[in-house]
Parts: sequence; structure tokens; C-alpha cells
Amino acid sequence: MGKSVSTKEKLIHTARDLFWTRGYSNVSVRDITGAAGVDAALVSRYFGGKQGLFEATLAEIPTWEPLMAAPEDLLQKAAESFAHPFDPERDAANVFTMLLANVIDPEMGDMIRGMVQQKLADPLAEKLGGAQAQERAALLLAILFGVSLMRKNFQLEALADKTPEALCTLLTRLGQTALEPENADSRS
Amino acid sequence: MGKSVSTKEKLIHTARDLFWTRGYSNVSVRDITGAAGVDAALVSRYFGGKQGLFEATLAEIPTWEPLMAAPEDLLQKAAESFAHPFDPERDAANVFTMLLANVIDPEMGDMIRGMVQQKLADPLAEKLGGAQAQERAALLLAILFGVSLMRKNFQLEALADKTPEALCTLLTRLGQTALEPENADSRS
DNA sequence: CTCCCAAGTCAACAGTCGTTGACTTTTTCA
DNA sequence: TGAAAAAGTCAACGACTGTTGACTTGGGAG
Repeated sequence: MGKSVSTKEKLIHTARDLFWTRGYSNVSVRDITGAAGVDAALVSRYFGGKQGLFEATLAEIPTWEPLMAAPEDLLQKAAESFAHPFDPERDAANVFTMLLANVIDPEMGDMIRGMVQQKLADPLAEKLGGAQAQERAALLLAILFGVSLMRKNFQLEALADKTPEALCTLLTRLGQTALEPENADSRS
Repeated sequence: MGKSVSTKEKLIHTARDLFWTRGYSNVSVRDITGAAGVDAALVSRYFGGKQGLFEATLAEIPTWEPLMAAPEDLLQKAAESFAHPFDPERDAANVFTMLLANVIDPEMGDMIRGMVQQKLADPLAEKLGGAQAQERAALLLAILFGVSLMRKNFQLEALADKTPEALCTLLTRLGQTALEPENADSRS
């Protein structure tokens, strides 16, 4: 088989880099094979098609590192793994990045981002007032979006099945923590 | 102008329903015009193209209701507006639904959802242990995904600019609240 | 050397996409 | 009523999509 293994792997790796950063629909087979320097027909030949290639990249997902820590260190490790500054190189291999790669259509990016800022973050911060209003607003939005994501998009049973009352008190409690003004001593 | 206004509005409304539930890339001009019962050419004629039609639907976004409450009621109102059971009809007009409509490619839905459950939620719950492990795991994931979403996808300045240390302590504090076992008295 | 199978190449397919220009119909206004 | 403008229709375009079948190449076994 000689070269074929390395070709398959090259295909999987470039596919991962593209899929996980630009999303599935926004990457064409020819984008991948072009970047990998191989023929486009090989995708259908080796993986049965574009979808098969995508599944092959999913099989490469590493265990999320914080999961390998002791339970009492887990939260600390998780926080650390998220605190890194924006590094596209490192983020390309991140499971969370992959799962959120499709969120914003490239053509709409700036418009969507501006809308979130103007229609949600800014008025929410102004309404909240007080110290670090912008930051507390962003945190509250993060929680709301996050829970919504888990419930409606990923459909995690633990959250999707909850009664409205339970979910409401739960969100209120989380939100209170997010809105506490002593969120960060260091500025910016 | 007579009929044209109603045609434009029909176009905007059906476009909103489709875009906001199935995402931008996954809805074609012909999908919209077919559902609205009008000619496909009118999209380019009236709105300058598909993107213009999408922007027109964005102009229809209502103010997020909790923003109109008094600051001290805001959190309560926000929690309530998220606690409703899964109702596609109502959710179609929800800003949060729209912003997350693209997250999961329809062809990949089950695969992605299964992966999140098996690779993240389940092992995390097992590692955490204790009461309501599944639920606490889901909540921690919600926070991590939510913050990641605000930082990297929506690029809210308040979070994107933070130093790694500040972000780390912030995530740790939020995570602790999420992991507290007394999350919900009511089961399921 | 010869055969053969796998690896890789090439052109083309059928389908969908957003968009356009020419056309017909309807409405509006003088 | 008659003319001009607006609204709506239709077929087709060029570009791109994923995929396929026929082809050529390369290296190992008989």
C-alpha cells in the first residue's frame, strides 16, 4: 500500500484543519484536496464521500484533557484549557472549536457580531450598570447561550428534560453568580 | 404598489422562519420562494440577493423582552424566557435560536449530538460523580461552550480582551456554582 | 520479463445554487 | 382611455457542488 496510508492521513489532517475551523458546509471537497495536494476523486474512493471524510476526522478527536485529571482538579484544568489567548493554530485541534465552527457563516460574520453587540450585549450592559457592566453582561449572555446550546442544539438529556420551574431557578442561580460585580480584580 | 408590499413581507416572514431555524447556508432561495409561493427572481429584484433578504430579516429582530424589565427583575425575566419547554413555533422568533441555527449541520445532527454525549457529557458526569452528575456536567459544559461562543465566535470585547489569569479565575468561579450538587430539588 | 493489482489521475456527469435579462401582466396616474 | 411605471413570470446562464467511470502509472510476485 506504500503511499496510500500517507495520502489518507494527509487527507484526514487537512480535512480536520478546514472542517474544524470553517465548518462542514463551508468547506468543499476540492478545498481539502487542493490544500492537501491530492486528487478530488480520492475522497469518494477512500472515505465513500465528503461525509465519510468528515466522520474520519471525528474519529481523531482526542480525549478532552481535563477529563484525565483527578475530579477535584477537573474544574481548574478545564478553566486553564479555556483561558489561553486566541490562538488559531492551537484552537484548530480543539473539540469545542470544532463544534462551534459552523455558528457564524463567513459571509455574515461582521454583521452578526455587530448585531449581538448592539442588540444584546450593549443594551444589557447599560441596563445592568455598575462596575464591569460589559463583562457581566457578556457572562450572562454566555450562560444563556450555553444552556440554550446544550438543550436545543446538542439536546443533552439532563437539561432538555428539565421542567420549566427547575430550569428557571437553575438559570437564576447561575445568572446571579455571573452578575456579581466582583468578577475580576484585574481590569481589561 | 398594492400587492408588492404584501409580497415583500411574505418573503421576509417565510425567510425569517426558514433562516432562523435551519440556518443561512442550509436554506436556498428556492426553498424560501417555494414556501412563500412567489417567484425566485423576486429575491434578487427586491433585496438585491439572498444576503440582502437575510439582512432584511435581521431588521425585524424585536428587542429582547427581558431588556425592557427593571434591572432588578432582568435576571428573573431572562430565566423565565429561557425556561419554556421546547416549542418550535415560539422559538422560531427567538434571537437566540436564530444565532444558533447554524451550529449543527442537518446531515450531521445525530452524529454530532451522539459525540457530544459520549465524548464530553458522559465521561464528565462519570468523573464528577455524586448527585445529579449528568445535570452538573451539562451545566459546566454550557458555561464553557457559552464563554467560548462569546469570546471566539461573537468576539464580545469584554471577554475576548481578558487576560488568561482573569478568565481562568472567572471560569473557575462560574464552574463552582454550576457544579454545586444542590442544583435542583425537583428530579428530571 | 510478465502479469496484476493497487494507487492515483483525468474528464465529465448530473444536480443545485444565486442571479439575470427579456417578457407579460397589472396597477397607477394624467 | 391611454400611456407609463411597477409587479410579477419565465427560461436560462455560469459557477460550483459531490461523485463516478475509464484511464494511466508503479511496484511486487509468479
